[in-house]
Amino acid sequence: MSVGRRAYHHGDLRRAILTAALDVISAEGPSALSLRDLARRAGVSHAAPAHHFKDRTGLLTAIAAEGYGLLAATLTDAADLREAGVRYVRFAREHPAHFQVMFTPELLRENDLELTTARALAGETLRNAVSAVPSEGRGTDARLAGIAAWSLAHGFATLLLSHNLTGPMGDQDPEEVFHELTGLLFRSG
Amino acid sequence: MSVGRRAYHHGDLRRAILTAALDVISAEGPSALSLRDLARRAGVSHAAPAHHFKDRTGLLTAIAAEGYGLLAATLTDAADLREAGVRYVRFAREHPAHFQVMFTPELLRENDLELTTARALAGETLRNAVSAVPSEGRGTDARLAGIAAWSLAHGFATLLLSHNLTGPMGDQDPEEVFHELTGLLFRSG
DNA sequence: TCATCGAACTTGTCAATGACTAGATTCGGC
DNA sequence: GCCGAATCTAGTCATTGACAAGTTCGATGA
Repeated sequence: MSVGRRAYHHGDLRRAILTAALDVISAEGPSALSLRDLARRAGVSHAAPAHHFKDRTGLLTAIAAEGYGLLAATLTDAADLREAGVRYVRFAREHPAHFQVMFTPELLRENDLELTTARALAGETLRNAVSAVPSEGRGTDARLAGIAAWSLAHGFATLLLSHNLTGPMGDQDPEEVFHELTGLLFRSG
Repeated sequence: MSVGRRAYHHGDLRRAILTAALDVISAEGPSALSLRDLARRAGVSHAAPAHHFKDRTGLLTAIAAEGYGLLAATLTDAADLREAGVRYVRFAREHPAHFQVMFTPELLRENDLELTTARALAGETLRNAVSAVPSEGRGTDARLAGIAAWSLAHGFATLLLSHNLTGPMGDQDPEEVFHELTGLLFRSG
């Protein structure tokens, strides 16, 4: 199966479709996604993507599952909750398409096995990070601190991706700004 | 022009379409929105909505503009940044469709006049709230506190709407939980 | 009263899309 | 070199968004 052009078998059509889909989503959002357009980009027939992903929802579900896998890998062995937050924001910036799809449930097949397992894994790494609350003398509720940290990181990432922080932040490095934010949340006072 | 059924003129088709659209978006997200479906629900021809909103993007832009107007009204004369945050979360829960569309820029006509003016107004009320940082002795950067508060509120609201907090929160009242979160961010320590 | 003009709505049409079916080609194991 | 299964193609149908042209209504003014 030479990789040369115009083979009947693409070689790695699944990956090619996924990559093209991520490009489109990053640039124009999930609503601009068209299976036929992706097929054209990959140089295959209009029904070829369906073989790998079943339908549009299947493609988006695969993207979300992949995203949760990537997020879990990103979050493993983060030193503490604060660093986990920084990594969370970095993940959103480096994988904006995954991030956006992961948190748009109405686009996904929620009972998909790959999705649920990947999400469960990511949730576990997230919980591990929460259990390692940064040093602060007082007994803050760990559960509450976890929700706070997740909300702060998720909100910051979301506002960043929707271009709502370019005004107030100017040209500062987002990760640096976010690190300062965690300082407000986790100060030892 | 009696309101009786089957008049040639609907009476308030624009509002009817908007309301139906908000229903659909709340239940199935913006991607499930179909102009023809909205027309059917309103009992008018398939091209009637276009007369009021030009196209799908126009409808969504109108929803976003209305959302910014509602948000501005919600945020005016909030006592301090903390209360503004609580109101922000409440707005997201009471107007989930507006909220979702407002922060999905790729669905909107960004240069639309109504949208930009409504957004500017909401931004101003938001800035007013930020300038009223709750009492905390130390000189925290107001700009940073504003970003933190917005991120926290926006993240909490987003995770809430995407059903990602039902696990950790149980059946607690979301607003109460969020109020506790602001306590972590704005403590006087 | 009535002509008129614009707004609101309808009807018809076209290209594009998602989903489905049946069939062709190729790969890998034996 | 044979065969089953995976991969991809080709064709079709219902639905949709967008557009064009025509119809109905109602408010305004003479």
